[in-house]
Amino acid sequence: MSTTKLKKGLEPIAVNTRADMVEIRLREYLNKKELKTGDVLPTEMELSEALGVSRNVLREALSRLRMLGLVESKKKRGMVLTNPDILGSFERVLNPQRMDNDTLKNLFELRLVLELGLADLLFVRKTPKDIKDLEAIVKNGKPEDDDVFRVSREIAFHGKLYEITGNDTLKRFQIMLLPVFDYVVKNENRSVKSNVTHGDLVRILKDGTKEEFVVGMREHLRPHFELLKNLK
Amino acid sequence: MSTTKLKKGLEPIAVNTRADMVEIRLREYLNKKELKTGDVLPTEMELSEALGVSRNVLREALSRLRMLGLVESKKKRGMVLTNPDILGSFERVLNPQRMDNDTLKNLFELRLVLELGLADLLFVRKTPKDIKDLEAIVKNGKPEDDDVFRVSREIAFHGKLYEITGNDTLKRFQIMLLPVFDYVVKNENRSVKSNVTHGDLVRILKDGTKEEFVVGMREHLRPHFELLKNLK
DNA sequence: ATTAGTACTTATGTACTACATATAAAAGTA
DNA sequence: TACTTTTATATGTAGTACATAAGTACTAAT
Repeated sequence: MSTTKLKKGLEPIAVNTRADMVEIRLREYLNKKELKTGDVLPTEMELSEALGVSRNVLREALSRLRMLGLVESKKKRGMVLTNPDILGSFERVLNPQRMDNDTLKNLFELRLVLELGLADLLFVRKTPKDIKDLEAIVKNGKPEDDDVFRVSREIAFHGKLYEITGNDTLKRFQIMLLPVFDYVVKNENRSVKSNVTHGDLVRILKDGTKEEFVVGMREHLRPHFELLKNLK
Repeated sequence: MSTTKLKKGLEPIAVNTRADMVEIRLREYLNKKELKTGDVLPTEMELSEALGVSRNVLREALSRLRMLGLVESKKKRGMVLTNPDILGSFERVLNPQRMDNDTLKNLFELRLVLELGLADLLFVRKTPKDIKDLEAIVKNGKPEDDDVFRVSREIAFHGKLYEITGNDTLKRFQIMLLPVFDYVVKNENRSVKSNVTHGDLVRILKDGTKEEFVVGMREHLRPHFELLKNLK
């Protein structure tokens, strides 16, 4: 009898390499409260000796931390603790082609959730200029636009919304999610049409209320939510 | 005359190390459409020769990709293309102590946006058992609870909300944001009290509408939004 | 013939050495 | 004191050597 069935669900024990362990130890070390941005760390030789590994292994671990932006290293000076760019590593990994369907769906959904949650920030932060910008984006579009144009207008409009929030992290985050969105929407069922256009949303943002905006946005995004159902 | 003034705003040219460049080249290579998960990559020797760098440098770059979960490497077999864990790298970097105030504020805000946007998913996905779970969490709490207890109840309640969405990515994301939230809330002005309790939210979720829920959640989160204003 | 066991091969993992390179810090100079 | 030169040092890169695990092929046994 084959034992394959018994093996199901039994992952092989993850044998961590030294680089993995050193990375963990270093991260723990860097997270110490006493340390602050700009502090100089021990040299590679000192660290590798302290940890009992070759400089080689240590450098592999350091290379990871450098990529994450946790440390920078200057010649002669040594290594310095830095503020990481929290979205940088995210960016490196966000390739829709490499994602399983569940993750893809989850991220798509995440963006919809964000969009619905924006209302409050928008109404607090919007300025007359923002409204004008949005109106310009909307006016540019004509019904006879082809797909490429339609998509770029879509991106411009929603991108501008995130910009209004004044939250750079949020905006960068949504930009990173665009490929995911794009990837999913390609299979979209065009027959499902929303009754709320970008123009309608701008009007609500200008003269309406938060509550109306949420309802409008929900309706505007309905085709996407429909798409989500089909993905399940 | 000193030249420091002239140098202001002139960042030093980022001299990328070979490991940096190899990392980029490898990522480009891995993102090729033809490649699919499970494909075996060339050996380290082949890659280092093809790129014209030492195996050492190549391994530093590979070490980064391994950390990101883009590749795995097995002895003898070689390296294999894998599906990255998109949030894994995020986790490594999310230490509130190392964030500048703006980022901190942005992430705090991001979570509030998420929370407000949850309503739709919640009303689509909620089950009677979910409601019961929430009620249990609420019932456990007593007004005389100390801070630690209050916080853990807070986490349990909002965590459960994310769980109801059935979106694992979303849930993990919010868990990762907890330290940020915690860090910021410590300075919170307790005098600002919300009129909507967890209990109220559960009741709305059970018998109310999406719209009511959003309004309720907004009021529930009001102390946090107030806090945000003070941070600016 | 299938299975079990063995030796062999190979790609990754780790260590060590050597030298290039940039640069902070010290020493020297006007 | 201000400027230049030298020196020392930490990182960056290359190369060699060997350990270790794991496919592969071959052999022996039931």
